[in-house]
Amino acid sequence: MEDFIKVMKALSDPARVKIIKMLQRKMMCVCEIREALQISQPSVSKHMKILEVAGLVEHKKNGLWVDYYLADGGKSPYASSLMGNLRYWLEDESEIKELVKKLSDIRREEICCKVKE
Amino acid sequence: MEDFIKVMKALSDPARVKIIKMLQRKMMCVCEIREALQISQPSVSKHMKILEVAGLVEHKKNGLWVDYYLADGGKSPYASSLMGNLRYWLEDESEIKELVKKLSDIRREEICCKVKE
DNA sequence: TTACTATATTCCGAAAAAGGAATATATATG
DNA sequence: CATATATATTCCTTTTTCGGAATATAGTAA
Repeated sequence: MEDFIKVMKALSDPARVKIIKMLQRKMMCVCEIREALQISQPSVSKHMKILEVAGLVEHKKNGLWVDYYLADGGKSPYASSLMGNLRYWLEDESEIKELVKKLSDIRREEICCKVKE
Repeated sequence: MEDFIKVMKALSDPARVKIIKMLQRKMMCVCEIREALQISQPSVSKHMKILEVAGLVEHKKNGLWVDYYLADGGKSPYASSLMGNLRYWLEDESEIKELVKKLSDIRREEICCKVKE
């Protein structure tokens, strides 16, 4: 029950759903997600933790960056099933389509190293 | 997106998930649900409203009683899909099994009219 | 009509969630 | 070593959610 609730709660927030929809396109680091959603870095980190604990995403360290990507689903059958549905759910939402459109313009090399101006 | 979030939020609460699992067995009125979960009547009514707005349950008036039952799913594809999965998800949870076991002993005629003692 | 009962709604207070600023941590580089 | 940067964590405030008591509403019966 607890695992199920965790997955539902993780997917109860628009920002987290958007993150999932972006990760369906490509692996992303925190600063790329931050740029795409226009929210603070700590907020992104916290969202990623919630998604990871629920079994929806995983991460791999890559130098200073932390790459997040969709989990393979072995961890939670609930997560796995929802992730399957989410591959086509919400694809037609204009909000999502515009977000995805922005994705190709976001490259970490052009964003992260400029944070300090 | 909003409809999707509504379904996820509706299923993010243990009490509401339990209600769904009970309604898989039989149609229930508010006082029966109240008795099964041991929570207040207003709390049940509020949970039912959240479930109904999300497209997960429907209701029909039956005298003084209001019977709640699982929605057919035509209202929300998200609700419909989740409800399909929930027919077998959580079936093995001891918490759910015990709740279901209590169900056969709960009959509205024996409960509702005794509220006032 | 009045009285009764099942349910819904309102109105709180408590608990949880969300967001950002500040801070800590980890890794890379000189 | 010191410095810089990407991310995580802590702390605090605001917002949302949850629960129940009190109240309102709707249907039944006399």
